[in-house]
Amino acid sequence: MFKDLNPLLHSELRLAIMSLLLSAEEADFVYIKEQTKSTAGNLSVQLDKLSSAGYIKIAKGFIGKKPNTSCKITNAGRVAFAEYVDALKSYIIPHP
Amino acid sequence: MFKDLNPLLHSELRLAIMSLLLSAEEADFVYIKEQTKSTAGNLSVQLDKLSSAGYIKIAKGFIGKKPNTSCKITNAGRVAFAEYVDALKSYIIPHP
DNA sequence: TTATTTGGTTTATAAAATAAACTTGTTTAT
DNA sequence: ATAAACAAGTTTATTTTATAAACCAAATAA
Repeated sequence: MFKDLNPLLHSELRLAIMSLLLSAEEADFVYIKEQTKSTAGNLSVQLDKLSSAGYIKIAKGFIGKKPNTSCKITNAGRVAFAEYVDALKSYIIPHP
Repeated sequence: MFKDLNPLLHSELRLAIMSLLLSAEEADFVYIKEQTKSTAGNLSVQLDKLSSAGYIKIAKGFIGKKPNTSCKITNAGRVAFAEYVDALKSYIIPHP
């Protein structure tokens, strides 16, 4: 009746990050922080979790002299997101 | 860009309870427990939270000699659910 | 009559989310 | 040149949640 909701994606901030990366294909820390209106600490933690799960790939480098953290969604991330959305439907679509 | 997700509804079990009550209009503890595959303790706690928020109304009585806890969604609950679903769309619908 | 089951509630534990504090290095102003 | 402020994060601590384990009262079964 109700499909399990992947707990890694069932989090407001992580879901927003994934949603952003799905559309943007690539985004850096500062941009994600702005778009999601999150704090740096929270964002740092949640990006790590998504990265550890293999849902995103994080590349650290510099732009000029400033450190830059760039994120990309992986294929596994895309699949997990699609599955999550599918599972959500079992909750939000009326059961006749 | 991303709408806030009502934290009271952004919980797997509470969402399932609300989803059930939206379709069923009324359901008792045992039925909800079965359909959601939840434990009694967890269900008890989450029903209390939904009730405290005014999203459901709990009526305790007896059926024969057995205690019975019956739940109904309130209008506030219906509204909150609809808003939650609307907010969700800001995460799962692609942003062009 | 003493288990066992039913229908829960309460309390304790584990996990998560979030915020506050800190680090490292870079500008900017003095 | 030096100090103050800022940028980009990370780490640690705190609060909140979710979940499970333990418990309770009443009814039924053995």
